[in-house]
Amino acid sequence: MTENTAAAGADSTTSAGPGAPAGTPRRLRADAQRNIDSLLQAAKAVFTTSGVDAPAKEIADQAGVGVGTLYRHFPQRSDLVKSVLQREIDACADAAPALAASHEPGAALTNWLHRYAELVASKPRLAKALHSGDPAFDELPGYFWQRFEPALASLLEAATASGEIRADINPKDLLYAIASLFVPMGDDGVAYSQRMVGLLIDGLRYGAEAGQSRC
Amino acid sequence: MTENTAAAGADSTTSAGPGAPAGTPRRLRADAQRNIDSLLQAAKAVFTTSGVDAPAKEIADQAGVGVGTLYRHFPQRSDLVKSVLQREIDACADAAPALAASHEPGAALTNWLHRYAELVASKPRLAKALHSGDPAFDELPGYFWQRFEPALASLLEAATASGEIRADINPKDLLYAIASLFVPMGDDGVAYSQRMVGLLIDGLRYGAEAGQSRC
DNA sequence: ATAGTTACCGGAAGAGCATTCCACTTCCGT
DNA sequence: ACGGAAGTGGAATGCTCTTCCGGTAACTAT
Repeated sequence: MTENTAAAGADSTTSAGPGAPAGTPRRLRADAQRNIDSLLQAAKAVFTTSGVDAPAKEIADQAGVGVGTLYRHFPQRSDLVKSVLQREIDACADAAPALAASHEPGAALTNWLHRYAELVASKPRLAKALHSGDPAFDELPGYFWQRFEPALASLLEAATASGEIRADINPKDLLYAIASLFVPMGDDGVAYSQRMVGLLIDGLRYGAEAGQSRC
Repeated sequence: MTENTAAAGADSTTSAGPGAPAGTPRRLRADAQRNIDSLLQAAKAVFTTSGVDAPAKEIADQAGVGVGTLYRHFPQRSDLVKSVLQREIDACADAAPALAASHEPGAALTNWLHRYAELVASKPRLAKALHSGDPAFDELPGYFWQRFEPALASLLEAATASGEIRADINPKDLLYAIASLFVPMGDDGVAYSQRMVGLLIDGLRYGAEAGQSRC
C-alpha cells in the first residue's frame, strides 16, 4: 500500500490539487502521518475482532494514541470505516502488478483472484455497514470498481496473451461474480464460497484449450 | 437462500415451577397488558421517525410509561423490534379476511396487495436490522411466510373463482416479487416501486381475459 | 365489600461511551 | 539553535443504557 490516506479531507499526498480551491497544499507533518497509519492499522484489527461499533478508546489505545488524535483525523466514525476499506482496496489492487512481476501470467491471475475473494469474504460486517444506506459511503463502490477493474484487466490481458486463459472474459463481470458468491453466506459458508471461486477460476482455464464452454 | 419455517410458537408464558406447570398460563395483569400495547404503538412510531436506534427514553415517554416498564417487558432491544414487526405482520395478515368480507374478491385482492406493499416499503430500516445477522431475528422470516402465504392464498382463490384474476399465480411468488421490488430502493424510489406494484397487479387482471400475457 | 397479597410501575442512581476543548509537546523552516 | 505552528493527549461534559427498589394499583379469598 502506498502512502495515501488523506483523513477526512480526501486530499494531500503528492498532488498539489490544481482543482482544489486554494485549499491545503500543506503537507502533513511526519508524526501525524505516522499516527494516521497506526490508527488505520488498529481500526482494521479492532473492526474484525469487536465489530465496527467498537469503542473509540479501544482503537485509540491499540494505536497508542489518545482519543483526541483519533477524532482529529477521523471526526466521524464513517470516515474511519471508509479509510480502512479504501486502504484494503488499495492493498489488494496494488498486489496485482506485484504478482504480475513475480509470477507467470496464469499464476498471477489465479493468485490475485484468490486474494480478492479473501478480501470480499472477510468483510461481511463492513459490507453491511457499507450498504446501510448511509450516504457517507456512497463514493466507495465507485472507488471499488475504479481500482479493481484496471487491476484485473491487466492481469487478464497478460494471461490471455500467454494462452493460459480464454479471451472472452470481462473483468467487471468476473469481479461481480466472485463478490456475488459471498453475498448470501454467513460465517460458515466461507469454505463453500472458496470452492465455488476455485471452480470459477478453473472455468477460465477451460476455454483456453477447448475454445468455448457452455454458459 | 433457503428460508426456514421456524416454529414461531414461543409464547411468553414460561412455566416456572415443575410442580404446577400445566394450566397456569398466568394471565397478565390488565395494566401490564395496556402498557405493553402502548409501548408497541410508541415504538412503531419512534422507529419510523428516529430509527431503530432511538433512545429508550423517547419510546417510554411517548408511551407514557417509565423506562423501567420498558425494560421489564422488553429486556433486549431486539425483543421490541421483533414484537413490533410481528404485530405489523399480524395486522396486515388479519386485514385479508376483513377485506374479503367487505369488498368484491378482485378489489379485496388489489387492496390487500397495496396494503402489503406499503408495509414492505415503509420498513427499510427495520428490514436492514432484520438482515443484520443477529440470531435474535432468525424466527421472523418464518413467521412472515407463515402468516402471509395463507392470507394471500385465500384472497387469490376467491378472485380466481370469480373470474377476475387468472389462475396461474403462486402466492409465495407474488409476495416475494413485490418485496423484491422495494429492496434496491432507498427513500426516494418508493413512488417508483409503488408504480411497479401497480403494474404487477394489472398484470394479474390481464390473464383473466386474454389467457396468458408476457412474463 | 374489604382486607391481604402480590405483580407491577416509575424514576433515581450507577456505569459506560462519544465528543469537545485546551494546555502542553513535537516538528519543521530559517 | 530558535520560534512559531501543527499536532497531541486526556480530563471534562453530556447523553444513553441498564439496574434496582420503595410505592402503588390490581386481583383474590372471605
